[in-house]
Amino acid sequence: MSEKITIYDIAERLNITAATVSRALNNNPRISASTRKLVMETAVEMNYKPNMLALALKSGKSNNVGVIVPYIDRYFFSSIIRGIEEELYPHGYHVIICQTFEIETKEIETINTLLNAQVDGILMSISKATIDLEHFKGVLSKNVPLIFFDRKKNIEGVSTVTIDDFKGGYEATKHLIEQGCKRIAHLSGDRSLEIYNDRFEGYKQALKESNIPFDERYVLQTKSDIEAGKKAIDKLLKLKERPDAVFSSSDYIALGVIQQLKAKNIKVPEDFCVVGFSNEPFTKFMELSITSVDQSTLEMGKMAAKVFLKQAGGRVKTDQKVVLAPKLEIRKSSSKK
Amino acid sequence: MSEKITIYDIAERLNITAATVSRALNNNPRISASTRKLVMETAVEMNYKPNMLALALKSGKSNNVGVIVPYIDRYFFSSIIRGIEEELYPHGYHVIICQTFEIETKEIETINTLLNAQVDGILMSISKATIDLEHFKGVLSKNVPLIFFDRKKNIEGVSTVTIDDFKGGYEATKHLIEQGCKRIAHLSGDRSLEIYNDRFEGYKQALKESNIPFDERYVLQTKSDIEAGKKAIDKLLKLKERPDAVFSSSDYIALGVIQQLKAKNIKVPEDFCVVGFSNEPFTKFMELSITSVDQSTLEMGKMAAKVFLKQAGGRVKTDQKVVLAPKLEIRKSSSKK
DNA sequence: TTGTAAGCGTTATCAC
DNA sequence: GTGATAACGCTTACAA
Repeated sequence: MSEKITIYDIAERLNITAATVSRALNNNPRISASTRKLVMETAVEMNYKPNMLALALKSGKSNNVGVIVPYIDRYFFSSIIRGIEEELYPHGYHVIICQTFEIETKEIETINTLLNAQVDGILMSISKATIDLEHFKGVLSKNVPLIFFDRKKNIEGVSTVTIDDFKGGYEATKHLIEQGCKRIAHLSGDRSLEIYNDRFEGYKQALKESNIPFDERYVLQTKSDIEAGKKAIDKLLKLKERPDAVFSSSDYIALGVIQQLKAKNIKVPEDFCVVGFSNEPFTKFMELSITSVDQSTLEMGKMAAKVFLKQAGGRVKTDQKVVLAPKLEIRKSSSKK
Repeated sequence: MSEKITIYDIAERLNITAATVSRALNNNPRISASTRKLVMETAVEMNYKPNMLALALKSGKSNNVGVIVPYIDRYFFSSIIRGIEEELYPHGYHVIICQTFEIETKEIETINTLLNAQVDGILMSISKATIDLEHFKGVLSKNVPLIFFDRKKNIEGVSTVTIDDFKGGYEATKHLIEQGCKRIAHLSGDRSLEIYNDRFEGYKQALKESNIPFDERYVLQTKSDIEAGKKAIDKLLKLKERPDAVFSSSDYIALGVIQQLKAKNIKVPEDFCVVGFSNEPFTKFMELSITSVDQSTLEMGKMAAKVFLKQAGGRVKTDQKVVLAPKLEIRKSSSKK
């Protein structure tokens, strides 16, 4: 039932004013050592805790940052958030999480309520459905640091922390070529998202360097789930010149592909190699573990947080573009020898 | 660069006072329709957004709730958080997430900073390491609703949302008995946590009902990861009377068990059945899919949020204890026929 | 070194 | 129906 005690309560007890208490508590230089000591002790004794809301109103800083992701229960996102939280907590920031469910209107609305709540920054991965970019301008015009992680759109003033998706696609494809695969298909999400397009470009580059002709029929854009993977591989297998490998921009697609291949008695990796993307936990648990491109999500989260801290600290005025290196985790689904 | 505009700006523009603007905006009955209309329109035109921090300071309500979990990147927790967020967002609450990493001091500290931040409630799963319960009293004494999900300690005034762990353990074990298993081992986490103890009690009850003698050598307490599972099964296999099944209180332990059994050429499920707990996503993706007890995490999160809303709305004064039903998902690792 | 008073953006309690 | 004014808890010129 403990009543909230304020600096006024301390002041009253000591027969001084709240201002003095405030100064003592904040280590203001011009205050006598004796009163400071007295105030400090009394504060502890009375179990004083500063009201952060009052502080926030006064300073305009809420010490909260908003983190927006499509779904929080996807490992990819939750591990990034873990990184953000780990990095920001020691600096006194709290992390507010919001989900867009890949809906643009939800994204816009969420950004607005976060802005109303006076967050000190917004770290987010934009929704797949987002086309209009006006709402981001709104954030910038309020001088609230805006940082995109993973899914990026090029907007002046917005910092980004991404992995080198081109390189990820390139290395995955090159690996398949090295395994002796000749007709490598590529399954990607909607390529209007930069990440998917970059992986696609990396894929093409790898083919080109090895003088393997690019064949459009081997490239499909689909949803990023198991069912979509199954459907896609069905389609590919109907081609007269069947592919002998798939580089997928999603681990779920890769899993669907593998399950379907198994159902059709096509041996992985002997007759068909598969590489996914994201290094979701399940890829390494599978009996037939799945080769995948790791996106170092924890680090991505920490880096996004660091970028925010720099901007919030005013140490940097311009936006920053951080690109992390992807790491190919080679596992059974693509290891022939 | 847009300056923040307040009700004073609107008032000035319309030559009325801020109080009137406030009333108009809040649909206060005693205000003329005309001024209300005027104020509303001007607010939109000037793009007025209320400052939630000011509101929060005034009302003492931050419209934030704190959610504390050991790790946010475990699917079990992230999906609960998803449920909480989905339920609370429409009610205007934001979700602040914090991690304890299973460290008691971190838990205490986190609760305190959350309390300082004036959260309107705390929803949490307590750390495994937590022994002392004093910090929870602190929350209650401030009249901040406190809700435990999954991991519970019995504290007066604290609401809990859990699944019926006893029933989960009971059904898992009964299922194994029905599969013809005779010597069922049980691997659990530290049973000083109620959830683990309840599952253990359910296990014993199922054995008892089927007149299978309880054998202490078949019960081990371990960490909840793959390596621990491997070690545990190694130990069990050294017994003269080897078990022919394992009910594990963790999917990761179950996975370790299965991997090790495979390494030793013991066939699952033909010669050895395995059941896990939590229904982690990977359990159904495996080629040898794992039978597991689903804890309906999304629902658990939503329910925790609902309990909070009831308490926050003052509709309920006493604590609530909600128990959800577990659901056994039978898969290959335990399906003999 | 300390006290006084204004202000952060609202809402609520009086008056008129 | 609308206007003053105080209050939420804190910081910070400006005085003293």
